[in-house]
Amino acid sequence: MRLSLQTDYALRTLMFLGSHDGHHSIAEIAGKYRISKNHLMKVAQRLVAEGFVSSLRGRSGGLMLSKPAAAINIGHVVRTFEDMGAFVECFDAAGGGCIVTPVCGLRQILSGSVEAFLAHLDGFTLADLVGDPARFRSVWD
Amino acid sequence: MRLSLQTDYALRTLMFLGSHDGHHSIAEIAGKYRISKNHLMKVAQRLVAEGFVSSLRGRSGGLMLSKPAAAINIGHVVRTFEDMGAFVECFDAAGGGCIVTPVCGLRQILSGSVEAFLAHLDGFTLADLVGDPARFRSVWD
DNA sequence: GTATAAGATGCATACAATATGCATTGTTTA
DNA sequence: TAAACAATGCATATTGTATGCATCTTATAC
Repeated sequence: MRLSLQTDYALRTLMFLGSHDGHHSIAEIAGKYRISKNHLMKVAQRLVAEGFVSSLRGRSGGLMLSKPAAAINIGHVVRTFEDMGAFVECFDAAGGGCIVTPVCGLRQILSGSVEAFLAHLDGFTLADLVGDPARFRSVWD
Repeated sequence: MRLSLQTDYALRTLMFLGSHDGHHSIAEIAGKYRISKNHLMKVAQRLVAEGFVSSLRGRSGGLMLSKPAAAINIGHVVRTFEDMGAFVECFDAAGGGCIVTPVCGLRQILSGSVEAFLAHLDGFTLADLVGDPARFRSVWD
């Protein structure tokens, strides 16, 4: 069981933007974390589509948070990037192909577990991840 | 984020054994769920190694639970089959390669979430998954 | 007004984890 | 002693994810 790299990169991007004012290009952020720029571009687009981040095209463009860090909920971010509806076969709307689905208690119990996982994340915002912005930025000095 | 098929198969095997007395071969269980016998063999070996199930070789051999269903904890099974230590890069003992790890609140928060996930499962046993054994068995009638 | 720096998008490829298959060996009992 | 089973190791297929590349659109600096 793993968090996808996309979710990881999304959170890293938000933390970068949460600790740096103004616009910052995808290339810059990818360079700072030494991760793939191409991959980060797609993550950035989802962040924009979901309203976490706003982007500016053109020279001197880039990304910035579209709302305060304290208003970005971590549970919301993870729900956006992780497909929890496919956590196990029987979560599928059609019930999947497992023959015992109708009599099996697993679906409900796992569903409760996934909810507990997300509910915990719902208790935190981007501001909690970043802490003091100056201190966060300092790792690049 | 997905539960691995191995964990899924492990739980299905335990539920089958929890609702059927005596020994049952891997081939029979694989047939009942219409899943790969080869795959199930490896899952079965881990179930045996971990002490959930005992196996008997030879003619009229097979698998059976090594303890009552009510004594098999679901959290324990999931911990055995899922590698939670690799949930995200920074869970790695060495901290992984992410440059912000020392100042980033993510590790602790995700760690709490994973704990919440498992703690919920710790509240259930195989007996909860199976319910009434006769009813559970009935899907194959 | 044109060159440049940026994001947006779609397609192709590489990689790794997982799942599956196959062949062989060891073990028990009918 | 042959058949039915588990144990083990190795090979292959499949899939999801990650990565790369090419092209298009947009904005701004000069």
